[in-house]
Amino acid sequence: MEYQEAKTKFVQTWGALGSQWGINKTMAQIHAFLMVSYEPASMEDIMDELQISRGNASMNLRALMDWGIVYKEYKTGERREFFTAEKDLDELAVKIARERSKREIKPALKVLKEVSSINANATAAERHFVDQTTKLYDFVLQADNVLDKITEYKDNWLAQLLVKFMKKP
Amino acid sequence: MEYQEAKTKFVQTWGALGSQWGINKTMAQIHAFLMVSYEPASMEDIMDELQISRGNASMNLRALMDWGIVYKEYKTGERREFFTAEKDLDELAVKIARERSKREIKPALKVLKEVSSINANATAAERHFVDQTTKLYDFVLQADNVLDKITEYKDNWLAQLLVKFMKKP
DNA sequence: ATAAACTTTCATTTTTTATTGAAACTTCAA
DNA sequence: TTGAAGTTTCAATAAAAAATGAAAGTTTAT
Repeated sequence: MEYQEAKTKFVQTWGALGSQWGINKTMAQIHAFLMVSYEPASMEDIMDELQISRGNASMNLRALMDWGIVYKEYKTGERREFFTAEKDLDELAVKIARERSKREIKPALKVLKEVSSINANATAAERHFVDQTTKLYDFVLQADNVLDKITEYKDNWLAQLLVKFMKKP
Repeated sequence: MEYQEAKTKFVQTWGALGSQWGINKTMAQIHAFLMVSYEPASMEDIMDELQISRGNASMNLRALMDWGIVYKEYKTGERREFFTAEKDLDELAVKIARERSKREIKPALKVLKEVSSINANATAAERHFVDQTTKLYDFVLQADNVLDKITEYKDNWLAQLLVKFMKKP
């Protein structure tokens, strides 16, 4: 396999992985492309490489910048905007974790709290509902706290975590 | 809010959360419904509660059983099949982690290994590609190993993890 | 062996999500 | 201030994913 083929394969695979985890395929592909681009890429570059429209490129670049994992760059003497991806993987993971927590987990927690706080213990079914949703709330809250902790460590949290887990408790 | 309303809200929220993470909405809803059901539910129960067709219910129950997080039950003297969800949250997390690793991460790792192993270091761009994909391979491999470790601990891995993270390194 | 009770399958339809592309907008240089 | 070079927006369209429902398939009791 030579370079171009490998690059395409990588971009496609990263796109597929993204969409399995609820991230728009093109968004993941653009990110993949920028991750392995040696130099900042223009919108044209991206459109050409991924065979997508200008609108699509624009919207997904905007989304990636909202996530804080792609940056705009300006080259002196160039009118066009260029883009680069966050290439530090720890930093990348932290930012993704932070955004998903904010956008998805926090709102879900709010609802879990609400529904687990209802006043209903007349029947066994009602008690079971409150019990289960309370447990779920605690669990998700704890998982979310772990994400928060991860964002505090930043550098090499994953390696640290692995080491800690390797040690028998 | 009373019981029925809370139950519906919970099921809807869990469904939405699922689809944001790449899990079919109905699949997540069925799981949510079974999680808070005090008694095993029949396919009819599920169809009624979620207002879905028989085919949809059948296919998603099958998928949930493939994931190992929903079980069939038989009641003596009853012809129909009944279903229950895995209710232990640690066990649930372990099974989801295991399946996603097997289905999505392992195949992605294989591709990452392939593309990072190409013989291409003629240009700076090529060297950058190999370097980045190699780093990504290592990172994803390590993350996947953490998932594996989690599945070994089973009981309360999350609480343990939180404790370990709370301690300054 | 039959048929009622129930489940599964899958071609078709519906719904949801993503993409396009052209018009509107912005910025900069002359 | 004009227009060229570039970017963004969003209504319309296309693509992908999910849901339906009826026919085929199973299972069990008689």
